Formats: sequence, structure tokens, C-alpha cells
Amino acid sequence: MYRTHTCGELRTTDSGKEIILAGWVQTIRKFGSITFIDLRDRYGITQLLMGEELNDKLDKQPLGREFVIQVNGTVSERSNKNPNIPTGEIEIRVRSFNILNKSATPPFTIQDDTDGGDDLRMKFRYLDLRRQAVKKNLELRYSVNRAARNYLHTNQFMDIETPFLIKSTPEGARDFVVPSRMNAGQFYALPQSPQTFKQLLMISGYDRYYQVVKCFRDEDLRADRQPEFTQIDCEMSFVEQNDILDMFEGMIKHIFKEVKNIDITEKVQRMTWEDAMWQYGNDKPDIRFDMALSNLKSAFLKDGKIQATGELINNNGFKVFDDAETVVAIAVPGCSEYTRKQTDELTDWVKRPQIGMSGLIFIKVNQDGTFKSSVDKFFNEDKLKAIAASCNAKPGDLVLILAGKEERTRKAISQLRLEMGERLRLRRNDEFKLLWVLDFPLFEYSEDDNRWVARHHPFTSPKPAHIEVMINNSEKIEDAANYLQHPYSNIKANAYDMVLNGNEIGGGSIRIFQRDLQEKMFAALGMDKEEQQHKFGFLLGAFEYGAPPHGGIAFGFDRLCAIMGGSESIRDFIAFPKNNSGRDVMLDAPSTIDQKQLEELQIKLDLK
RNA sequence: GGAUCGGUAGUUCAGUUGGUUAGAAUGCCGCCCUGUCACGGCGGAGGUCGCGGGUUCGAGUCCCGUCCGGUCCGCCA
Repeated sequence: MYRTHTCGELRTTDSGKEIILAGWVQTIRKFGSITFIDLRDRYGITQLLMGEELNDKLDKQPLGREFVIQVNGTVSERSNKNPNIPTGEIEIRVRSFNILNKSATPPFTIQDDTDGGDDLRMKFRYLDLRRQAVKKNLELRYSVNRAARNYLHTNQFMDIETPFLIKSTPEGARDFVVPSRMNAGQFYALPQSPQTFKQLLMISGYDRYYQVVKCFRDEDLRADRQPEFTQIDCEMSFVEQNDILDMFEGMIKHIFKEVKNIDITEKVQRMTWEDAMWQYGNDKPDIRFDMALSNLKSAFLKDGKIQATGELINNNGFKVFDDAETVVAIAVPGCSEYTRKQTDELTDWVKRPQIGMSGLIFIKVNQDGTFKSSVDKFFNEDKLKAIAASCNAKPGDLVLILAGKEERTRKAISQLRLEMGERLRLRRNDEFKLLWVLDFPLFEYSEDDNRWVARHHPFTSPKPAHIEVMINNSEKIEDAANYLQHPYSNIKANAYDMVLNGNEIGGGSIRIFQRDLQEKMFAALGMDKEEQQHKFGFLLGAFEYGAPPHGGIAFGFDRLCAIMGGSESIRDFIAFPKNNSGRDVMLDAPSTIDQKQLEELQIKLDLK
């Protein structure tokens, strides 16, 4: 027998018991003729006390950090207790020990605040995973997984596995491809999501499906994006949008209750995509704090028309505003005392290439009710007051204004809002605010491909009221620069995202389930009949055999875990993640393959 | 594809205007210590300053290139 107990479970009530423990040597503290050892396993740390009688053996068989040892001994109440660990009231009086395996000195310390850098930790990930801090994250991940499965199981969802070797459909993200040896010259693709399979399962009558499943996208990485990632993928039949929203806000609430013991009792706020863009400049607003936008002038089409023409700011001799397509403001609470240095620093911040604005205008709303702005030359106090009022600025606030092209400016003010929220510590990682964003546009114009593409995916249904517009308008565009004027840009979809603290954690839609509407959708995306048949013939065929109305959603499991764990980066919530360049630095993958393998696949490399 | 920050002891970092033998902490090794738990004390070993080229009497430091890593933009239906 290797052990009778784990290193996390013994207490004073076990005093006197003869036990066997096995684990890793965390630290050795030699104290004259006695030696203290912290023994660690997955469950905790237990202190071992080795007396004088073991010194000969310790001299002959010295221990080191991360040695795997087994000890026999007696549980004993300590004279000096350690209140910092659960087993701190006892120690093991060791009678004998056994080295099960030695260890080289690890390249970094196996501690919560390790001295190892990210690169080194990834290279020795198996050592990094021994650390309590990382273990805690994986435990959280497992408990989110269990909570989701329990909820879905309770609600009659059935876990059905779908294949990983599937067909490439170059719509959306780039596919990872896998060469086929038996079908030389042909390739499988790894799924970006089990989308079409879960729709086929609906047609097969499995009306509630789920899967916690790996998905693959061959795109560049980010702190919150990996080339292989896990989704909680779900689909339901005979449902309307509201049924799905209710079901899955139920799931998220259940997860929060089970994992973090947080009760979210209120209904999750629902906001249209247009309102999100209008109020926050962003389709995934962080609503932990307010700071909503004031649209002083905007080319954004809301309810099919331009809502802000700029009467408050135009024609005051300030060319920047007069020439701008869009002028937006936010009121930053309590920052009217910003110094010149601080406002200059903010100006530099918005001028960074990643933000790309050419300047920043500010109005200080002083405590005494006066105003001081960077555009005093052009705007009198009444005007400044009106602008400040438009974004609900209070005395003591700092109004920040950006002006420029619609898309860039809206994006920039959104980033500026988040940055100021961050600086003012309004984005606490122990506060959780959920939001549904609804009615996304169905199409997006791709200037690269000069055609309309599906914003969500091509199986998403249009709002019923917009179907006619979709069918009766050609997809062709005469003037690409004016695509916003095309009727397609105003078609909305039965699509929804769940947003948590400004992060998209889930997205889905009510699907098209009739063959002709699906064909019209493909046609709108510029796909002719032949191409439709080649790429999606199986789905169009299936729609002819009694496809039920259906819809679904997929949650980004890694990201959800990271946010619940209070982290921006998903890597610490994945046991073996890839680095920024998509490499596994531990395995050193990807790597070249043997000439023999290439020959079997009949593949010749032509590296540039 | 682009921007930006970084690469110095096993590890995390400091290193002034380009100037003597490149430092600290921690880890490692040795000795001392019977109540430590971030143990303590004394001593010791440990460096191709990522790599290549250039400027200079002299380069860790300046310039060019390159590789690696972090973050971001593009991209990610």
C-alpha cells in the first residue's frame, strides 16, 4: 500500500493514528538534529517531523525538493501550530521513509508566487501544474464543467459526440486541415464548431443536444484566444429566441451558484445590438459601470436612420467637429482635476496606432460649476454646459470627446471608456454583470472579398420582418464605399450573444430550417446553386425531410472559466495551452514530419 | 501582415553619459543550529549579457539584421 491518507486530510482528531503518506517534498527545514519536511500532494500539505534517529539514513539518502517519498509514522498534535494551512495543527512523527523517486532541482520554485517566468513555466508545464495557484484554476474549470453538465442533464439535454475529421467550408475562420492518406490529395478539416452536426441532430429528433467539445480555428492568437478551445455547444428544437435566452441564462446562473455560490436572482438585462453600439460603441459592453456615450453627431444608422446630426457642435468655427462624420463624448466621473500632464497622456493614449485617433478634446466640469476646455476658443460656456449635460456630466467630471470617421471613432470611444473604467477601478474582477445582446445584423460587408458575409454564420435566420428585404434585393453592390446604404446592412438576425463583464462568453441564433430560405441565404452570400450543393448539399437535403424549427448557442468554456476565476488570460485555465505563436513549447509542436510520412500522403513541400 | 515592450547567474531582476574584476535577491552546494513553517547564521560555486554584423581606443549599454517571448491592431462567421 502506498498510502493510507492524503496530505490534506489529517486533523487533531486523527492523533495517535499510524498512517502512511506519499507525496512530493515541498521544503526541507533542518534544525539541528531534527528535520521538518512539508509533504505535498494534490490535496494539501502535511508537515513531517524526522527525529534524531533518522539522521543516519538522511545522510546516506539525502532528500531534495520534489523528491517523491513515502513515510510511515504517527499523527501527532503539534506544539507550535500553523494556522495558515488546514493540517497545521498536526504533524507526522516519521518512523521510516522511502524514496520512491528522486528529482532534479526544478528550474523554478513550486510555489504560489513562483519565481518562474511564463515561458519557462510553459516549457515545464507539468511542474507548473503542481502549483496550488494553477491547480485551483483547473479545479474551477472542472466544477464549471460539472455544473453545466448537471444543469443540461436535468433539462433533458443529451451529450452526443460529433466527428473531428470533417469537411472544410472556407466560410468564416480559417480551417485547420488534415491530409488524408487513403484519399491522396484530399483533406479533412477540424471543426470550428459542430454547427451543422447539431442541426442534423435536431432533424434526427434529438431535440435537446449538448457537448463540451474542442473546436479549432487557424487564426492568430490572443491572451483570450487559443487555436484549439472548448465550447459548451447546445441546440434545441421547437423553441423561439426567448426560450433559449431563458434556458441558458438559467444555466449560467446555475453555474455561478454551484461554482462561486453567487445568487443572480434578477433577470439578465437584454439590449439590442443597435442600443449597445449606440450607448457603448461596442457589441459587448461592460455594464459594471455606466459612462454611456453621448452621440453629439453620428453616421450610425439606428432604427434605419441617422439619429444625431450635430446641431449642438456644428458651425462653431471648430473645423475638427464640422468635418467629422461622428463626434462622441463620455463623462469620466471625478476627473476634472486632471493636470495638463494627465490630459496630454490621455491624448497620446488615443493617438497610439492601435486606437488611431488624431486627438482628444476635453471639458473639465469644475466643482464650482465653471468649465475649462481645450476648445474654449470655439465654444462659450453655455455650449460647453450643453455638451456636458448631454453626457450627464456632474461637477467634478471630465468630459472626453473624440471626433472622426464613424467606425473608428465609435471603436475608439469604446476603448477609451474601458480604459477609464479600468483606471478608476470600476472593473472589479469579483463583480459579475451579465447581459444579453440581441438582434445582431445578419450581414456584414467584406471589403476584402467585395461581398456580403454572414456576421454570425450562414445558418442564422433573419428577423421575420426582414426576410422580404433579403429576398428582394440583389447582393451586388455598385459602390463598395456606400455599402451602409444597401438594404442588407439593416437586416437583423435572430442572433444573440451573452456578455459577461464586457466579454462575449456565448453566442447563438435561431436557425433557418427551410430549404428555400437557406438557399436564398447562401445566394445572398454570393454562392451559386452548384457551390451550395457542393458545400452544404447534405444540409439542404436534410431540410427536405421534416426539419423542426430549432436554435442554439455555444459558450466559450475557457473564457467563461477565466472570467469566473478573475483572470484576463485563458491560458492558466487550460492544462496545456499554446503560446502566442500557436506553439506548444513543451512538445515543441508543430514540427516537421518524416519524409516517409510526406510520401505516404503524397505531399511535396514548397516552402517560400 | 503590422505596432509595441522585453531577452544579463538555475530563476526573477538591477546595471548611471559607452570606461576598472557585470551586481542583488532567490535557488543550488558545504558547515552550524531541537520547534521551524518565507526558519536563522557563516562560507562557497555559478555569466559566450539571445544570436550575427557594424560604429568605437573601448559595447551589457549605440546602430543594423535576426531569433525567441509578452501585449495589442488586422484576423477571429
